[in-house]
Amino acid sequence: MPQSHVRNSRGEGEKLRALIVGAAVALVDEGTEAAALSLRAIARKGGISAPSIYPHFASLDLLRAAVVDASFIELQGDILAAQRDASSPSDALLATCGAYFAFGRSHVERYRAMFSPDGYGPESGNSLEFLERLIAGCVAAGESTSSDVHGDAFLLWAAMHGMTTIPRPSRREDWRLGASDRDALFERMVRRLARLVD
Amino acid sequence: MPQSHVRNSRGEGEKLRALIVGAAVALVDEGTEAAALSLRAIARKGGISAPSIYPHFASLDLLRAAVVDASFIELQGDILAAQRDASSPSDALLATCGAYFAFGRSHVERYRAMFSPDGYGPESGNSLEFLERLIAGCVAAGESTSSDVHGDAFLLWAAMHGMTTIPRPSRREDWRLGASDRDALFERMVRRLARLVD
DNA sequence: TGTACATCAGTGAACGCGCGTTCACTGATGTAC
DNA sequence: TGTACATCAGTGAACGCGCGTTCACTGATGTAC
Repeated sequence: MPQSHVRNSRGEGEKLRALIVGAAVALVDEGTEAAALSLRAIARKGGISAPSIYPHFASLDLLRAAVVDASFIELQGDILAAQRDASSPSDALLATCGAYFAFGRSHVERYRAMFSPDGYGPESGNSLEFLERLIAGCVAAGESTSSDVHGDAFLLWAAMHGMTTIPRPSRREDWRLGASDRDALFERMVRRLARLVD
Repeated sequence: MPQSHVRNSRGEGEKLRALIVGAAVALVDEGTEAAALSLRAIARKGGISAPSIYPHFASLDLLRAAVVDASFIELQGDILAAQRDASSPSDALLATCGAYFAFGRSHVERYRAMFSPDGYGPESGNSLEFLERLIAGCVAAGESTSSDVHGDAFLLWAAMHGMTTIPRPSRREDWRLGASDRDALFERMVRRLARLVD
């Protein structure tokens, strides 16, 4: 949407808010660092004028926060969808972690914005408790031998975060792991840190 | 060094190069994101004029690269120092990982710059082979049961990266892990992913 | 031993740019009488 | 049913700022004669 914008009807001014967030999300997904987002670039992307953002977001930071919030909601949706088909507690854990990993890998800059010290969303504390409950479920079902669910949940989250954000080691040919290798390694890591049996 | 700079003597112009890199490193260690570094801010920090940077760095990107290079050298020094006292292969591995973690935790923004997709230093491929050799040493000494040293080295590196960069989950009181907890968890993670015995 | 000169190590002023933000405005549309 | 008016949904021009970069310069110092 590079050019000009058809004015919304009376009472539909809130639609512009969604358009603005969408334009910002699109910019970040195209590679713009969240810290480098500018009002003017977002306005250009959305086909609107820069000042028209102000009625909806009093500052650029609030707009950035809206991008992060929308992304947490999207991630949560992905995770819930992935869990639907799970047939056991360990299946549910693996599906959750896989969805988390896939989200981060397909939305690199947005993921970074969500989990950077600045753009920290309200959901991330919950994510940890979420993981903890999943591992506890595995333990209860005899599918995990974890003796410190609390600590292991943190370990698992931190390790997933690393796997998600680490750039591929591109310098040496033999370290070019294919996407499937990476997925297999990721599952191995989850199993080992959550102490899944098998 | 906020104010003006005493001119170097003839033949000592190269000293300014070190001063510039030092000023840039100081800014990043004070919290400036590497992407947000500016020539003028670096010049102010170094007490010099902005144009005087050009004879030493043709562009801001080359200066950023110099910051990353200097940081990799510093990290390597820390790691070598930590390894000196190691009395066994697994000790060496733990010391190496501990030094890596400590460096990243004390120089948050610099670590991010070193391992972000952009500011990728020449040493990071080596780091991986380095880890691989350490784990292989543990296997040879019967201190690790790893059956895929290559993959486990990657897992370990990725997980360490996550542990190093993840913001603390500050929202819920019960997730406020103290520094010592975090160190203990970190060692647990290394032991588990490198399949150390004991 | 003097002195003219080249070179070195920088500086200060100025340029054009994109930015956040403010301000006065425009034109369509629903509403009161 | 008409019409004046308030409100809504934005726009365009302008401001001051910090930035990267260029340019002509300055003043100290080593060197050739």
